[in-house]
Amino acid sequence: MKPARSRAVNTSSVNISTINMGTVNIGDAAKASGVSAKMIRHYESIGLIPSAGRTESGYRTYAESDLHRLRFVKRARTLGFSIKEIEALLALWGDRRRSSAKVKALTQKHIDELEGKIAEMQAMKQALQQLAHQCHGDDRPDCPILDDLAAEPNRAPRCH
Amino acid sequence: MKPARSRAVNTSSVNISTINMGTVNIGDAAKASGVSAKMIRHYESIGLIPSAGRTESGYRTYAESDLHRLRFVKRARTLGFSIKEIEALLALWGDRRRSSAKVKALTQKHIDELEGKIAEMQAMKQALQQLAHQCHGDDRPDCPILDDLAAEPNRAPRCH
DNA sequence: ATGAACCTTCCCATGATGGCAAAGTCAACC
DNA sequence: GGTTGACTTTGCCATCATGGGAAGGTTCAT
Repeated sequence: MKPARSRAVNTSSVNISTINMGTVNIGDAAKASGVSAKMIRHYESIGLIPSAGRTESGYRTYAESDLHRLRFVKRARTLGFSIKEIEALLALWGDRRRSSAKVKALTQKHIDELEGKIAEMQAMKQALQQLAHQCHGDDRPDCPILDDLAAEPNRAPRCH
Repeated sequence: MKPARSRAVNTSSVNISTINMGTVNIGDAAKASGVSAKMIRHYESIGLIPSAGRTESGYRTYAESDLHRLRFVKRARTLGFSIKEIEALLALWGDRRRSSAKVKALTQKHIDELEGKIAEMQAMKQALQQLAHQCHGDDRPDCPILDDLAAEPNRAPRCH
């Protein structure tokens, strides 16, 4: 594709062809939202965000409302929500008749999942610390850590 | 392939062709180790475990030492070690001249990684609980959770 | 006009696991 | 001997969120 020129305007210069005031390219959208350009394209491809506008030469353009949505997604990812969950959150965000109960329930479910994972990892950490504590950590080959890994599951008590 | 018969023996019947006493098929190895047949094949394909023996008809066979190694891998996965790390642990396990210091260091590094992830998830959980607490969770559309997600990063204080 | 710094699409990789399909094998039973 | 069911084999595709890179087009400033 190589049609006429018409660039996303972020300066004060006016463009006649389209009223793309204040729209930016994907790189600036990435900087402004904290979502990488790569991921913005990805989110668009899986339908998490609507297809971006395009300049006549094919460059994606982002308006302030698009940046707002991207920031929303970024923040939700930072809080650990999955893409599926964010999809639901975005729908609720855009729904003026939503009930906050739905949002809260979704959030609580996510909190529960986090708690499950945290507990799991803490159990791992606990067991490992126990083992590391028992290990001399010197030049000798004796190693309770390897002994534990190599232990028959039945015989040796794995209950730390 | 369809050569002569010769099966992995797990009963008391004797097989003349090869001395495969006590060797089992992949399904039994899976049951005995807790590693799925699928993953056993996968571990073999990426070189984590040596290629299993084969019957004349191509079935993989596992001796007690193989099961031992599989149990080692399973236990290490349960403790959250990555495949790369388990590779190193297996090497140390098989090295009589090893120093326990290396094992301990590897373990400590893993503990540190776990701690990092746990802290990260706890921060998420904390923030989410804060927000969920502020949310009515009723039929009204007012929702501090969505408000937070939609907030401009600069203005609203994200410091919970 | 040239070059830097963008942008586009497309393909591949990660890590650990699961699923499915088509085909071959084994043991047991009638 | 034939059938049946429970195994096994390989291979390809999917997940989830992200990054890397190639090959080529665009924009803009020097």
